[in-house]
Amino acid sequence: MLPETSSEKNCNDTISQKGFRFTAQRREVYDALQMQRDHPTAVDVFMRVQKKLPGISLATVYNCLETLTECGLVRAVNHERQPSRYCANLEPHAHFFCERCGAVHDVPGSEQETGTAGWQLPAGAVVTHHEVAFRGQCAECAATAATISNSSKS
Amino acid sequence: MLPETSSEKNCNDTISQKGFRFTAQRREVYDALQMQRDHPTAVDVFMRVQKKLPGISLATVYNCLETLTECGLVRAVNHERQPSRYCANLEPHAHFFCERCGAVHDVPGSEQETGTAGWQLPAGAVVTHHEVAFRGQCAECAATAATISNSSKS
DNA sequence: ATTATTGCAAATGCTTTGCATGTTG
DNA sequence: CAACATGCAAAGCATTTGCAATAAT
Repeated sequence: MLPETSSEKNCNDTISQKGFRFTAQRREVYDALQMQRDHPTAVDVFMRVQKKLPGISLATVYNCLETLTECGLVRAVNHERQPSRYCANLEPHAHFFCERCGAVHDVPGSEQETGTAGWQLPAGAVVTHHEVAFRGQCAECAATAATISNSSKS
Repeated sequence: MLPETSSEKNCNDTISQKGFRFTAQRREVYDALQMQRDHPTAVDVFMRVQKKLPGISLATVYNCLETLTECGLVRAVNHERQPSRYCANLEPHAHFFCERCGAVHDVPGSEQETGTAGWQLPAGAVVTHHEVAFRGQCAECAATAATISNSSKS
């Protein structure tokens, strides 16, 4: 049994357990996220899935993404009112957002587990989720910015 | 010189430095955020400012909020595609979002300064911002939920 | 057969924008 | 007076929804 097949088997089971069906559209949406882990937007996913299912609609992609998120197979990643990005990495991790090119990168971290330690949370609050985001410039964009800044200095 | 006046003086200076004018609308929007620090939405601010400036428009409130944010006098706080909330607390802090009642609370934390330590950020990335968010139920909502859960058990 | 899902188009909700009018320095 | 800000209405954009047609159990 190939890894891809076992991943889909697992996916099918999870979806079925919630009373949903593992349709072709949902499979392709899920596969697109599994295959290219660059945190695509719904429109990105739509364009990628169209290659396999030319008839799929954007609304269906949105619906599939919501279903997969509800099943816990996928995470929606939001940043500053920009279009939601989607992520098939279920390991706890933070995100880095490049403010120049818009790229989103996973940020693994040991402190993720530290959870609420060190934070003065409101008394009696029950925390169920914890999100950490970094913003700045990715290596490529920082390099470009430095080049521009140097050339303007000369 | 009263604290409120000095705060407004400082605000005026900051806005002027950026080439903007400290108009009545901007003052009232800023004051609304200073006075009631419950992280109101733009519409909340609109309704509060209307009491002082009945003629103000929602678009102007949005514009004022953007200007104040750009001047660094106010922070926009976003969570999961919900309407932006605004915050006049400039101290570094995280936010707690109640998923039941929608309340947003400031979360001071010593770890804020720890910054990127412990995180495996992409090589070469330059981090300029760091945001931490907690989601869950506030004390009131957690209590309500417990009551409901208890009553249904009996 | 029954129930879920799709695809389309229209609607929604938050936010932004164009432009004429009004205000400020 | 010249530049900026306001108020209004209209547009924009991401996302959701209603509904008839289709597909899966």
